[in-house]
Amino acid sequence: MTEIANQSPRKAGSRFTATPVTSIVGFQLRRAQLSVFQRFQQHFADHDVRPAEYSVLALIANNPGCKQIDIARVLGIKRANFAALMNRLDARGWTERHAAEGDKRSQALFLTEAGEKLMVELDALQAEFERICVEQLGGEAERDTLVMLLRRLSEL
Amino acid sequence: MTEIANQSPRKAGSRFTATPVTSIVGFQLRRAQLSVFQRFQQHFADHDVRPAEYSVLALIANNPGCKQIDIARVLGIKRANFAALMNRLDARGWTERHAAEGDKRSQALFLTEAGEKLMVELDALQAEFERICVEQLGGEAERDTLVMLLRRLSEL
DNA sequence: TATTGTTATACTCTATAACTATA
DNA sequence: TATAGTTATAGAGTATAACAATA
Repeated sequence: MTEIANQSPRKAGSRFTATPVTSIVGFQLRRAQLSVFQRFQQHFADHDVRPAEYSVLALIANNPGCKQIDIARVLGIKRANFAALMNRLDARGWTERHAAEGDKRSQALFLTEAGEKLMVELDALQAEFERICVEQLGGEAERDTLVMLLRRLSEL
Repeated sequence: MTEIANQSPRKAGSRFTATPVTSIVGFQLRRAQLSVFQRFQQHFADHDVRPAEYSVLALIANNPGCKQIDIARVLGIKRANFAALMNRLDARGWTERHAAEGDKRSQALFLTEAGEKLMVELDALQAEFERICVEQLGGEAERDTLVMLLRRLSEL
């Protein structure tokens, strides 16, 4: 039986078989995620913005005045860790926390003017990065298929 | 224009839009990876074996006598961190490091008898876990499609 | 000189507990 | 009593530098 070519084909003279691991869905999932996130970081290196930070900024931009807990829940970040993340965004002058109107326990999140300006650049970078990913996948149809399959895996 | 239903449909009365983030490939990739790895850990909870540890054990089982650097490279783990991982496998009595024949710098890795017995169970658990993932994806064809697309993203 | 394995170390991400102030 | 935010802390995972032994 002929061995199917894959990421680690058994070359003549090679005595190491990685196939039992490289054929596992979870393994490929992790490799792809690492690869995409690493390239995201490179793509956003000039602004030193990480994936989670961009997500938070984008959610504030689209939901000005929203509460920390709203964003934390969507992104799967714990309240406790989200506070530190927001501190860094505040410290760089991109976001502000104001006292919320109705519920004095929660903070209303907003972008500063600097934050708004930054987001014009970041959104352009993100659009470009997404284009690169779609290109790598082979087209829009492949992207849609991938996202559909990933969502099936995310559902508990 | 009607908003397409997605993971966070805009409900009547809801004022939070997650769509700008949830439509990003990298975001779905991360969510799916976290979901699959969390369920892997639950699935292997009785043996307290993590994904990386199972991968290492499976590679040793399929390549008895291989070097640490071989496995570390395939899994994308640094030499420095791989040493600690092997220490834990050794400490649990599942693996052994012997002096390699040709090259005295490297260690030849083997499963112990206990390790061999363990792998019978772990391989069964892994086969079952993979079946669950395939079922979740909708079938073998969908799994193959997913793996193909993930490999495209992993290629530099 | 280069490579294998190791230790030490630091940084990020994640998880829990405990506190405060509000509801 | 429950929730929003915060702090402190601990555990993983990952990164680099430096070293010993060997090639």
